Amino acid sequence: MTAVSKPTSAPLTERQEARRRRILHASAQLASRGGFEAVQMRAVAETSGVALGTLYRYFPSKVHLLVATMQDQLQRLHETLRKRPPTEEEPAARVAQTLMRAFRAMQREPQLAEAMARALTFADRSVSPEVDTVSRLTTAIILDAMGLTGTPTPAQLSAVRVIEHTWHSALITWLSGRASIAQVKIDIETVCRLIDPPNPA
Amino acid sequence: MTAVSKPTSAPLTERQEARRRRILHASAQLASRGGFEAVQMRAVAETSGVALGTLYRYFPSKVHLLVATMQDQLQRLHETLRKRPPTEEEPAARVAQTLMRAFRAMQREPQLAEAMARALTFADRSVSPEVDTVSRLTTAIILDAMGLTGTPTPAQLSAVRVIEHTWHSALITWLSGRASIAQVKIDIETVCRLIDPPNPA
DNA sequence: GCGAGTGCTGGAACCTGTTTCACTTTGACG
DNA sequence: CGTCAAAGTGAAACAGGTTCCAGCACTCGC
Repeated sequence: MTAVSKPTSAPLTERQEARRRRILHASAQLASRGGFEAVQMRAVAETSGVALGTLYRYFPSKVHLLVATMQDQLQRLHETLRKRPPTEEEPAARVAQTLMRAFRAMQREPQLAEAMARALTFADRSVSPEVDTVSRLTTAIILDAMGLTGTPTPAQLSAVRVIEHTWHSALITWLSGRASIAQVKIDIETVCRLIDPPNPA
Repeated sequence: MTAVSKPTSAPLTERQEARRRRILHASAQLASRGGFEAVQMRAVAETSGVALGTLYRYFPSKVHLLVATMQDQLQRLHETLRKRPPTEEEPAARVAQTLMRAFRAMQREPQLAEAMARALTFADRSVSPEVDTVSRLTTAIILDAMGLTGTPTPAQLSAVRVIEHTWHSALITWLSGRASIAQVKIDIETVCRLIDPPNPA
């Protein structure tokens, strides 16, 4: 799967692609230092060497920028995960394992995680398309982890959505210091039980 | 249960209590018109007839204010729900029914809901205590709905937490127009299955 | 090479959340 | 009463997200 991020309107010249990448990089860099509030538009512009106006041409708001950053990171994560699929047997366990892995990735860059997560949940309707992309990416990751053979059933898709809800919300809860890792782990394992309808092997 | 909102430090004179109430009222009013962005601190101050500085003395930030507004609304909801407990038999169904009822309340004031939900998920560590209060209130509502007899088991508490996660996240998803009511209903029913360990009656 | 059009730049300006401060009001206490 | 501290007021100032704009710089068709 070649990552076709934004064939939405313009094909973007090479220079422009490079600018976009510089901006995303600056964003991630600033975020990993000081989190959401450190990603200041003027700072991003300066760090990535573009004018403020240009930055806004590429990303119409700070939230758009951070959500795009999240897309980027998720894509990386997805690839990493593909290379090392979960080792567990049961789908539920596989998903839980995958999510906890993702969680550990977040722990490594808590500030970056905070910035992206805040942006994601703070996003209003104007960012819906982008947020939706992130959501689809997450869904893809979970479905991959389940390692299912055919097309997912509606019931499975429901379960996946609920898992996604839990994942996001638990992440936020942890980021704001209201839950421990252990707690998050339990919650994830709990919600993953929705996947395996009690099938006494 | 008499609602002892904030015995944290000062006992608040009557005048102060009135001010606080006026502020919360103004906040809710502005929010129900124009959502999160319409709750502008200067506007709240003016509407409630206090100086900006005073507003900030009562609520140290816009997010604090909106989270407090949510506490307030949740408390009302809780009381309403107590008066008309869910009619279903099974705990899972009771919880689902209750949450859908709450959801319908949100539909009636979508802008207000949007403002409160955005504030809640955007809140950073400095608002943790208040967010925690909201969380406890929500938990109480769900536990009430379950109508359980004794103390909840750890497993039940996990389930409740996951339900809460799902509820918040689904709410946001709906508010930003990325999911339909039907979808939310399905998600809630799905997650509520975690409550009744498959007990074939 | 030349002009049109689009993109980029630098910088000012605007809006709203937040802070600060000098001054007044209120309320409890002697 | 008079006094003092805490709380409230009004207004200015600051900060960071967002918008605007005038001018420069590329690219593409001629």
